[in-house]
Amino acid sequence: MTTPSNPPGSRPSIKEVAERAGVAISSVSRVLSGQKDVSAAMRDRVYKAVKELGYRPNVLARSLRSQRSMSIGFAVADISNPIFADIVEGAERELRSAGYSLLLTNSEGDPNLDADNIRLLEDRQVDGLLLAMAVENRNEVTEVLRESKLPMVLLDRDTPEGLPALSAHFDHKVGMVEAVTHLLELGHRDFALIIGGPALPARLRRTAVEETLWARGGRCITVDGGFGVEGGYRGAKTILGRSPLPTAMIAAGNTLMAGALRALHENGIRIGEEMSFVGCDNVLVAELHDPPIAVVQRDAAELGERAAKMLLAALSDEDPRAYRAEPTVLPTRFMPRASCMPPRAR
Amino acid sequence: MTTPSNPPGSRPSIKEVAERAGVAISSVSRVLSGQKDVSAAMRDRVYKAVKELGYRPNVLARSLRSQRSMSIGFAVADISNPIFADIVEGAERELRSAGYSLLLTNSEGDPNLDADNIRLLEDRQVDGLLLAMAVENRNEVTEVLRESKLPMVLLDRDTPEGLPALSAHFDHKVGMVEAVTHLLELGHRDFALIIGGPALPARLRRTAVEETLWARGGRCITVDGGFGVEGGYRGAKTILGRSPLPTAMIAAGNTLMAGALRALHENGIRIGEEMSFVGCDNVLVAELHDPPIAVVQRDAAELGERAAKMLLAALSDEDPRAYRAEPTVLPTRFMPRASCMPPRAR
DNA sequence: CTTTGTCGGGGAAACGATTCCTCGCTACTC
DNA sequence: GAGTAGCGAGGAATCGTTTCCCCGACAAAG
Repeated sequence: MTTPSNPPGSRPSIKEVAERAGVAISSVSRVLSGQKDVSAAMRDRVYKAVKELGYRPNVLARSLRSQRSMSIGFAVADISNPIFADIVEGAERELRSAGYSLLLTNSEGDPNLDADNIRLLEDRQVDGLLLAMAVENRNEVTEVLRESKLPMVLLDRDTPEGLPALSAHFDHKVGMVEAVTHLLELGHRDFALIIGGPALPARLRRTAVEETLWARGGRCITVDGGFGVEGGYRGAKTILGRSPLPTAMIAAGNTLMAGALRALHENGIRIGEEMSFVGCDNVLVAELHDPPIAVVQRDAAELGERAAKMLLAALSDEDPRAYRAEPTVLPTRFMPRASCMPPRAR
Repeated sequence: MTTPSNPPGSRPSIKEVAERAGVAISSVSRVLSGQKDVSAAMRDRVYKAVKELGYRPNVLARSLRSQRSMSIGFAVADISNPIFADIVEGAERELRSAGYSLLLTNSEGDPNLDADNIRLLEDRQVDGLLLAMAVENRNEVTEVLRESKLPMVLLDRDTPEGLPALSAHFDHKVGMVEAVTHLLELGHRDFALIIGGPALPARLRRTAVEETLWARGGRCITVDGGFGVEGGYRGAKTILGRSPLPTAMIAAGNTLMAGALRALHENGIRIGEEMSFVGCDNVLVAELHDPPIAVVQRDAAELGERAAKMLLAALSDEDPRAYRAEPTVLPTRFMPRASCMPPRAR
């Protein structure tokens, strides 16, 4: 009789394991949580019963009692950004190897949903938060986070005043400076920069471009057309309405890049020849473009992994919210490609 | 004194709400679950206390007792496929509006991880499963699913023999037939088809292409280079090694398309002129390509939404696993673009 | 006036684990 | 040989809910 006896339909509980092994419930628990102070005989009997019944502990009950769910909440604003998949993979791999699993939520860019999602994760008793979303100084998201006692890591975003959150982000400046320098050396002086919103990456990229040009004698018009592919399209269209046209265009984000490319195509601009172009992130769109698009690239999986590591460190700490670490900063790198050529090369 | 009294650091529990409202715990529960048989006075007192304490129920405890977690597990093999983000958005939207939330896992294409992830979701007591992964007749994933008593929906995958799972998938045939017909009308007779693996979409696409050509007098070499961008690259390279070259190439998947395009670029093939090309899914890579790539497209968000709907219907059923519905089948559509031209148009 | 039925609400037993407390037993030390 | 330390194991409280059962009060019916 290897069939579970008591409740026919459902999964066996620790109680049935205990009965079958002829020991106390508490002993089963002790064996399974790998504590010392259990005899070899006990251990064997319990494992045998576990195997025979196919017992698997109920995570909910365990979490309820122990106040640790061994799960991490990852709240994302825009799951359709391709960079995001890499971040998640990196984070998930790291967390899994530490025995944690990931609960993922997506808000489609709606801050109210972001706040709801964070609450939802808290209600599910996650042990920590990874956050890839807009966290401004005065919005509902920040309020929710302030009330939270969970350790959290902000990914590539600003840390609002006084919010005890860890931070992992890229040094968007270095790659962008390389890109601008490259364009300057090719002979460009008239630049256009497309950014989207006031978030950390946009800001870092903007100051990198503008300060470099300021120091080295270039001109730059900066356009904020809003987020995403649409924002990039609008931004590029605005720039293309100007006369004379700049000779180099930089899109400060991979979705902005996609939208800008759409606008350039629509206007029949020959990239490289009529206008040099630099985008962000080594996504397929950039690589397969004709000509290939020069980009400022970064290792997103690494960011996810490092963020997860920081969170795990905070979790192992006595008082997680007291844990303060320096922000993790990862480099970015410019990758020149045929989309950058000397101006008026035609 | 609006501060929670009993345990200083942690969240207030239903017990404290009951104390503050001066009622029994069970009454609070009744009010909060919106049952009848509660007086208006009772209701007001409870809501007042809830608001004052900022009480939010503990989802774990609720699930433990009620045996329903109000969450759905979504196990995905490859989160980096761009089509996937759309599916998730569709499903999440639908589930959220029904009060369910989503637990997402990713396996990076590793079937063992898939099996682990499904077990993990079960251990977290999800109420149902959405599955976007390889579920073959004889692998560990299928074993795990067979043992499961949860209602489940397979997305765009075959249902293994005797597995009581619901199914939602695309009619990949219709779009593919349109594409082949279009190419035939342009004058193409020599086709190459790149597929990846034996899964449902690949198989439907393959038979659609081959049967159409068979009936209308075209030739086709089919190459399976494996999954993903790499698979597409290998497949295309194999085809490009042949002589004479086919005049039309079809990539049966969006990642296969990306890899094939990379190979074509590398070999300096002028798409449209030297070789016509059809890909899958209206992703940015296809749209922004020069020339734009004709694709067989589909509404992935709709698939997610419909799959979620099926699952919700099964959940509301008496005996979920007894619930049998016809598979949901969504259409695909061919979108002609400049990557398709008459052969030897040069 | 008593009986019966309904409605609102309290008490307590689950749910499935962890964890603290206790206790018997063996073995060691003086 | 008695006291004590330590180990292994059982019992029971607990985590925060839901839900079943029951009871008191009040109204309607006899």
